[in-house]
Amino acid sequence: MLDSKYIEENLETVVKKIKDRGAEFDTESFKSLDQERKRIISQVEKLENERNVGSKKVGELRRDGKADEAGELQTELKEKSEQIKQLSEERKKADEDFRDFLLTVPNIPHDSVPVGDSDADNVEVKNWGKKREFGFEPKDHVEIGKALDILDLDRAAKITGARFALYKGLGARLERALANFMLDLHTGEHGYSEVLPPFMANTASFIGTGNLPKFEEDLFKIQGTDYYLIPTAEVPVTNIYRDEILSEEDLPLKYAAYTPCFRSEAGSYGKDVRGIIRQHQFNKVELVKFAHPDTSYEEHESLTENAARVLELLGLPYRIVVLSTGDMGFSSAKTYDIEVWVPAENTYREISSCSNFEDFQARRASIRFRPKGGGKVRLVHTLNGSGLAVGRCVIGILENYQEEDGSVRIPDVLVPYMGGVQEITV
RNA sequence: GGAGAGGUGGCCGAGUACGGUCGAAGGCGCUCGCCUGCUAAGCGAGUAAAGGGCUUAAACCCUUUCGUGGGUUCAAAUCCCACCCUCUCCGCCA
Repeated sequence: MLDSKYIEENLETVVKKIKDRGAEFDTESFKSLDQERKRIISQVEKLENERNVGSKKVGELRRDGKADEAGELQTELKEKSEQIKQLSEERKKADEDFRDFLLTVPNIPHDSVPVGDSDADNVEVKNWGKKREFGFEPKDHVEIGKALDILDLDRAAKITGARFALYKGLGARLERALANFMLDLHTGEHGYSEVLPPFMANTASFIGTGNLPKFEEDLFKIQGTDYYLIPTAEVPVTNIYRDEILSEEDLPLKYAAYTPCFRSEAGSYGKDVRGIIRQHQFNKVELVKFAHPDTSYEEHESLTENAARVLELLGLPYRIVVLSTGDMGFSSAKTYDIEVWVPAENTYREISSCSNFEDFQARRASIRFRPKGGGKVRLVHTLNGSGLAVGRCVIGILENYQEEDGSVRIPDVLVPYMGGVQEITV
């Protein structure tokens, strides 16, 4: 959520920046909702003040034994109270309308973000690793997984439905090994604290991160409750500090969480239907930071590096792109996507999305800190990124490390996590 | 699921029997000053947030907020109702 005062004072910038994102900022609605709200507020508050002054007087009169006068005044105030009650309803409505409006306005892109319409305008900022020259036609992860009997999508479909996976044997082990490896790396070398949050969160939490009210169709809701399955650990972890005031010296706070993620993938019918690229349920290690506003962009760079480090240690070629204004997520001010090389598709595939939300989420979730020398509390900046999506890492390993005989070599760093297994063979 | 206790400021914690003088004692923490060879201790002062008005800005004024939402009342932290959460005991359970 943007600061309404900031919008008011920088209307032109806001309109332009939102337009860069391919959305539209409705200036007229903003102005009329804001004015209507302010008009009612001053009206109500004037009446409330009169009532409060009067009530105090009643108390004094009664104490002085002037019951008659007090009674008269009470009758008068009763009427005023009725008015207040009515106007308060209007005020509530006006406040809600205004907030609802603000909640649907996306974040403003950072100045360093390339302006563009779509992913075609994203800009590559880094390219790492050497793509392997296969002396044979590389198979895709579905074929490899099936041949090695480590991935069974048909039976997963029987158990649940499309877009679910059943990992078996060393496949299941590989998933677990990757998760453990990533967590150890981020907690041991990158300074993140491990957390294991709930896999469901309530409406307030989802509003805090910006997933609600706009994107409910992307979520799985638990019937009969106020809970949704999390589509990413970003939701529960960012909300750890919702409605709290932190100390400046505690910043930045860095968390790593390994959780399953659940996404309805509404609107992606027919897209990425093959394999485990796009699933209703997948596992992910998520990195989340609560940063000081002055240093959040440095934290953004280091978070992205921390995530990319996983791929470097795994020896998987990747590139990093800055998302253009037209391709960014709703809450983000700047996003880097890390994309892993997928040989069978002869393309790069997103494996991590690292964003700085600045104070957009913090304002919604009311996450603040108290400056060291005293003074007004300020909103923190929140950041997060996958570090990494485990299932897509499996794809990367299976496809990049496959041999002509159908076996798959295990990257050295994972071997200890695989109980010494160095390759998966038929 | 059953019975009971409780949710108050950055934190701890009084206040709720008799509604008004309670944005709320006291303590801790923090900030500033004094004091001390340094540190600690001590002394003094200050220290909630959000919104609105006014303003270049600040000061200032007003409103709201004592788990959440309703209700009673001229007036609610305090009375009534519903819900949420925490703790203790019982039952059930991985």
